[in-house]
Order: sequence, then C-alpha cells, then structure tokens
Amino acid sequence: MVKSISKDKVYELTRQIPRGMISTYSAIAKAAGNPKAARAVGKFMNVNPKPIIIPCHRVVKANGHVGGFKSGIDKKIRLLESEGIKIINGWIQDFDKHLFTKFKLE
DNA sequence: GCCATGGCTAGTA
DNA sequence: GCCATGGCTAGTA
Repeated sequence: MVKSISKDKVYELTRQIPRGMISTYSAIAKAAGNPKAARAVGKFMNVNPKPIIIPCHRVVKANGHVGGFKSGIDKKIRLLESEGIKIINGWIQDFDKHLFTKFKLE
C-alpha cells in the first residue's frame, strides 16, 4: 500500500503558485506527500472545481513542456503568456527562473 | 482500464 | 516517441 494524496491538498498547493510563476505535476505530488503521484495530480487538475481560484494552467510537465489543459493547450499557453511566461513550440522558456517550489505545508 | 506524467532512447542534421 | 508506473473510477457481480 502506497501513500495516496489528497485532492484538497493538491488544490491548496496549486493555489499557492503566484502569477508569473509555474510549477510541475511532480513537484505538487511531492509536496502533497507522494513524489510519484504526478499523474494523479494531472487528473485532479482535469477536474478542477474552481478554474479561476485554482490556477491549474500554471502547472506544467517536469521537463519544461506545457502539458495538457481541459479546454485546450492553446488556452493554457495564452493564459501563461498573459502572465509573462514565454512559450516556444510548447516549451516554457527560462523554465528554472519561473519554477515555483516553495510550497507551504500546513 | 484509463491518463493534463516522466524519463530514456532512437534517429536525424 | 514510447512504455512503465501510480492512483483513480466506472461498471460488473
């Protein structure tokens, strides 16, 4: 039996990512208590109950690619660009510079 | 049995 | 671009 992660915690962590920054599915999985649960995090993003409050568009793949988005990748890219993130061919530019990892655990 | 991942490999320029 | 993995979830018994 492996430690499973809480959906609420995943949303709580995602909410901490500030405008102009991004984080990754695996970073959130790790902060939520299971570093290997990246795919589960993606699934939670897919059923995000509060798209405005919870900025799931700021969550991308660990290799710097944008990853998926419920209402279309283009929309995710536009949202990120409107927040100052540069994206070329689906790849986040200056990935390290925008990467947010300082999640607060309560 | 699915998948909004991740990481490794092959194959081109 | 492929496949192994982890964690859901729908749908049957």
